[in-house]
Amino acid sequence: MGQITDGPVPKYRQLAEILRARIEAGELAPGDPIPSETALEAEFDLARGTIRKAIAALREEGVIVTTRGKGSYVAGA
Amino acid sequence: MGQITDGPVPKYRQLAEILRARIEAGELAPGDPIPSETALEAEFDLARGTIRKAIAALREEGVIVTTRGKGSYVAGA
DNA sequence: CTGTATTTGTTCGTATGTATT
DNA sequence: AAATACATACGAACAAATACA
Repeated sequence: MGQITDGPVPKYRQLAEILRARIEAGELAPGDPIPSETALEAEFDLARGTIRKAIAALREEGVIVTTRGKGSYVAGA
Repeated sequence: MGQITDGPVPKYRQLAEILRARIEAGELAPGDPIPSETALEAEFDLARGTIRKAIAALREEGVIVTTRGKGSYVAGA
């Protein structure tokens, strides 16, 4: 489940890959909300900064869009 | 400009001198905020730890005051 | 309309590991 | 061996935008 492991691959990269996989698998469709930072903290037992780094990476790739006070959403809606 | 160079003088000392110079020149007046650690990272292309070491030196000299969650400010406001 | 709660944004504090000098 | 420097990661406080009762 929360398959983030210690090792050579940074946790924030692992999380970014997991989220991307969920999107590419269609689990999260365009326009759908990404779980909040707090929810992801709980699900993966990671610090908020680590969560935010993963989300920032996906945002820079154009995979998601983030709005302050609202949340992040799968791009392409 | 105030460029950090590789050499015998540690980068954190070079940065501390640059910041002190800005303050003594009046570029940064008492009460003014010092650029954030993130901003200084970008400006000088240094790791955060190096930035913090420079700031810590100025703080110990009483040149600046730092508050968590807010930032560092030129002392003497 | 008025607060309160949620959510993202930004900042500093601390610790660990690795590599280089 | 020791100091320097980078990257990663967790924690905490402060701030602002949005949502909601």
